[in-house]
Amino acid sequence: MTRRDGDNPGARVRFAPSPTGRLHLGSARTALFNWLVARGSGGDMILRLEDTDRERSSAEFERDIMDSMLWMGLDWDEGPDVGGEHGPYRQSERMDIYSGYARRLLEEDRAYRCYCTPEELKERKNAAVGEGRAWRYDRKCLGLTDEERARLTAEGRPYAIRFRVPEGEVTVNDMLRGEVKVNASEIDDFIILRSDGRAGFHLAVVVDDITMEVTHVIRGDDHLTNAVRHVLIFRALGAAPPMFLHHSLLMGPDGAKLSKRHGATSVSDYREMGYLPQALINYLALLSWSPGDDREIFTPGELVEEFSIEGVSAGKAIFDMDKLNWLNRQHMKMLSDSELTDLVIDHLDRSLARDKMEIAVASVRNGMETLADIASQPLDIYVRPAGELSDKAAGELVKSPDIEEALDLLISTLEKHPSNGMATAERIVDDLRREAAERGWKAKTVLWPFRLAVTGSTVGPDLTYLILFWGPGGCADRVRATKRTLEERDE
RNA sequence: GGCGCAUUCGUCUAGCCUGGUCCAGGACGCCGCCCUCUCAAGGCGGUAACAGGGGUUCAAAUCCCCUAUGCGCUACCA
Repeated sequence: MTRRDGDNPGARVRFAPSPTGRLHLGSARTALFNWLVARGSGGDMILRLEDTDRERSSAEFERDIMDSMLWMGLDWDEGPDVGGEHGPYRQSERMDIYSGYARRLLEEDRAYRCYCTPEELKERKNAAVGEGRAWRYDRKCLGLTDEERARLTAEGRPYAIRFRVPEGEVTVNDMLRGEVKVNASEIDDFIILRSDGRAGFHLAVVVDDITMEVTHVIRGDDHLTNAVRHVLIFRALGAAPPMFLHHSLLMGPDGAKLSKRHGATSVSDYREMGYLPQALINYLALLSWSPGDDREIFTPGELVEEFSIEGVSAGKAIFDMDKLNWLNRQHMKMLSDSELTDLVIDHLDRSLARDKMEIAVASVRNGMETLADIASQPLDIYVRPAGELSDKAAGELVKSPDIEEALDLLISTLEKHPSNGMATAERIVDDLRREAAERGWKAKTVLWPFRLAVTGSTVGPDLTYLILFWGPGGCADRVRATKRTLEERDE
């Protein structure tokens, strides 16, 4: 197996969501890519909460993010709950670290105090835009003299700290997109420390990535331009930038960024809708990634084994529910009857014995695309009293050709097979076909009444499962009960 | 507006780096057929794409340039 940069042994990666909402599918995809690289390289996965926006962050969302990740099997080696040597792992708890770095940049003249108020800024910006000029911070406070600065400080005016963007070209080395070059003059002097002393996003990210010894930054394409600012800070701090990988964003069917108006967007939504975590992961991985051949179905373990950064494509990724559904079905097929039963047991009739439950589940499983589909399966037939018929079933029975003889044939054939099992069940159905043929009947003449008489319903699973569930004798009894019901109706 | 990224069937993609084996392969969806006691599932087949224009070359989906379109960034949000 060849190793490439992205698969360096010991890659330290981080997933850094801000807990301002439930774990979004797009974020989950980012987390997945990070996790695959960490696990595939024997490295470390770091979970870092970017909760500097105190108003929008909440503990509830933190919980949802971690629960969702764990549900998907995306675990981490360092994080707010498990700790680690590079903590704390909540940015809100790292504020003094950031201000220390900000002060250092200030002392080294790579940053400067800015006393402009948001109102003044807005005013100047509007003026510029009004004249059709592109607005970029005008560096008003960069030109302040020491006296002016002293006066402003004496007045008690709050100040923010801005990064002084140097001149020259900046290169972001991206594993997916190659060398992205941007002229620093395109970037304005952004704020690294707010006037209330809290770090801005850019400073916090870079300081964290340095101090947490992150080797690979894998995140969404929306950060590609931000990476230019980050490289600038890395340089100013004398640190080597990590490897970057900016993957495409997850879009909705209309090509716009996947959002609430497209319907369900959070991992927990999909969990509730009955999707299997391994199917979700498989699907998310397949969006943008291909093993290079025609394989599409992967277990989480296979994904870790097969995933490689060079198999990731740079283009857009549109979420397609149809394909997710198909994959979910494929992954459900890999489950045993017993495993599947465990997953849907809450929807099953408690009066059923475990072995009966498994037969019932086995009989309807191919009608399911998600676990939630269990609710719409015709399981009621298994708890319906013998001889009870739906109106539709009764109607079908009455108009069925040679019905009397057919029902008797059913009973006699069933009773020829005292033992139970799938092989017996299949044999019984074969016998019925043969008997029907010998009488010059279509198979339907006897098989259709079989279903109707045994289940009292026109819809239900394959006949073999009915035999398996009630046994040949039990089925014969139910046919008899139906005969009685029909006779009573005649009277 | 400026800057950046992207562009192969409706969707996800293989192929592109190392031009010819590609009148472009696979999958989902869709359509049809088969199977069939119901509903499905399954099997088989079909539909459908190199964004446009210029180059380079004997030869371009593959290399270069331009245009178009989409997305992103351009906050004391992250």
